[in-house]
Amino acid sequence: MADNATKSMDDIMALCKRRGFIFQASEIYGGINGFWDYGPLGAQLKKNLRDAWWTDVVMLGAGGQMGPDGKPVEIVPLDSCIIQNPKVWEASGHVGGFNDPMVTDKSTPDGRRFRADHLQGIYRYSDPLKRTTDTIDTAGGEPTLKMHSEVAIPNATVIASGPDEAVSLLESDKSLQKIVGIKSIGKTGYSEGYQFGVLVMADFGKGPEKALITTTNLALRFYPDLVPSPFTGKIGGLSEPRAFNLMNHTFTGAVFNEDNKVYLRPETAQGIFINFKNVVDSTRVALPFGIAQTGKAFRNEVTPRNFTFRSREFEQMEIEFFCHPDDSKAWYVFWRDWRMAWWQGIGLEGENLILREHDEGELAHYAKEGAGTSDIEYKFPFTAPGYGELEGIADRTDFDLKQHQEHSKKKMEYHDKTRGELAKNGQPKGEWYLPHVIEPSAGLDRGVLAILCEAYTPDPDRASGVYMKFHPRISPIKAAVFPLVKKDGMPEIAEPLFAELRKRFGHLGTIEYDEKQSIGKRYARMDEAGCPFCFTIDSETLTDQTVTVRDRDTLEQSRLAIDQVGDFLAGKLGV
RNA sequence: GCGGGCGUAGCUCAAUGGUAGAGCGUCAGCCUUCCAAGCUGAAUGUUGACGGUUCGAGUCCGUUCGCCCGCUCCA
Repeated sequence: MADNATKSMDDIMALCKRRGFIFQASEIYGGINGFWDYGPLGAQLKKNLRDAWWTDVVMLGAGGQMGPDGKPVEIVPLDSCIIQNPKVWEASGHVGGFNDPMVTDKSTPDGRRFRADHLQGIYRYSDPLKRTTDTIDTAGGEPTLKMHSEVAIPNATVIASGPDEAVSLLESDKSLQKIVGIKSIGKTGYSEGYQFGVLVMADFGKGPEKALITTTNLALRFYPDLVPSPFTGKIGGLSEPRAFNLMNHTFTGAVFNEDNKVYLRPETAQGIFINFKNVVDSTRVALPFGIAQTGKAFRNEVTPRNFTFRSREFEQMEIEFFCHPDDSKAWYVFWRDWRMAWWQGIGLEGENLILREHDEGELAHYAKEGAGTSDIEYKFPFTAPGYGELEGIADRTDFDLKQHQEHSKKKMEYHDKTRGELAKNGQPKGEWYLPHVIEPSAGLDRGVLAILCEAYTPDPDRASGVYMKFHPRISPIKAAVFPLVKKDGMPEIAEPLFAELRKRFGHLGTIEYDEKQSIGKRYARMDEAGCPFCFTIDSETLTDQTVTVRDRDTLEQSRLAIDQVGDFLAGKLGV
């Protein structure tokens, strides 16, 4: 397996366009940032990957293996709408959470930006710099003015998701200490009742002194020009926090007004949660079970980048697996390990794929402390030597069902008839509870991109200079049939073979037929398209009814009876 | 949004302010007996768009659109 760090993303993108895998959306109008169209080969490749997921996840139930409870895994499908009632996104936290206010730092040469709520301030006790201001309290609904609140201005700042992370960053990074202007730092053993901050002993140059590390929300909001930059330490470069709406919206109905504003879903997951009761009531499913769906989702990414990796329109393949809270750990481990094995099984078996358990501190808003979260990550050429996420497996606990229960006022609890005290007749009385959810959430476009990158194999020894080493199950073209030359009765034998293969395997992918130009040129084209097998009718076929099988990866040629070609291909495709 | 780079044929690139070209690819015909062979021919451009300077603009100036890279992000 070639190291992806040596592969050129530009070359891969060029091949994708040249061979019809992926095109820039709206290309004839100059394109549109963050949107990509799939060409003939790409669309088939994407469908094959989606179908493989659907077959293995839904129809076979986690590939047909037993779950941690020793029973077959039950998954039912769903297809929910892209547009839902806007209240769905209020309940899920997306309307709030996806409007992250950002701050631009003009003291950096490139005008760096960061999330306002990720700026941690370091406040010296000996040197309190406070400004009096009026703040607006909107907590009670009607805005009320709170007079003369004091806003503390931090002496230094650092970017971290919380005070604890800020401390560990500062402890370990000497260059960061220099920017911030601290010679040493260490946590103190006591808290003095600060809930949202961490007390430290920090040396600003006059020996260790007491300081507090906490968020800078108010200071940034009212006095951004007094807050030191986390990148340069300079004062005066920070902008006010500004909201960037990461959800796309449109309007339903004939009138375009605020009342008719609706959102394009930023994830498919919520469509599953809001249909949880419907599925339970209409389908004879019992916990533990999962609901799965694939579909488009939309995010107004600030800067789409890296080909299709971060797009504004993308497709997800998500499972929400519901189980009893006591069983969530076991199911989390089960899904995490099986999903990793699945990606390996469709062609990402090399070292470019890793399973990474999240550190504490980078948990998503829905994931609880201590609950499992991990990523299946792929080393893309543009992330190498780092990795980019393909799929996230998260224990979402009962967060989502609870949110929807609160916002919708509809009971989301599940009645588990296998639990509870025993009644007089010896049967359990049943137990009501909110299930916990394990979510394996994969990016289909990212999967396609990873497969493209993995398959891309430069080979200076062959005519095309490169070939696409797709797993036969995923490959958009399954086989090609060639008459060696367009005469001597070879086309007359090749055409029926082509028809036979197409009838038998056409539902899985393309079967090619080509009799034009030299055989070498046809092989070279199939290499770039990633066709795993070529069957060539030659002069020997005329006498002994065997054909040449040309293997894409090994370039080996072997002979096979023409009436065995179908079974040979079936074996290779695993069908 | 800020900063930087770039827009000529499907691709890679030429063209001193003076008739828009080449190679590759694609297609057709001939030929070809296993890895982009050869021969003959064909199609393909409002030089991203709009405006200005000029006798004349792919080239100079302005505006605009789009793409790429960095910051941000996490399917």
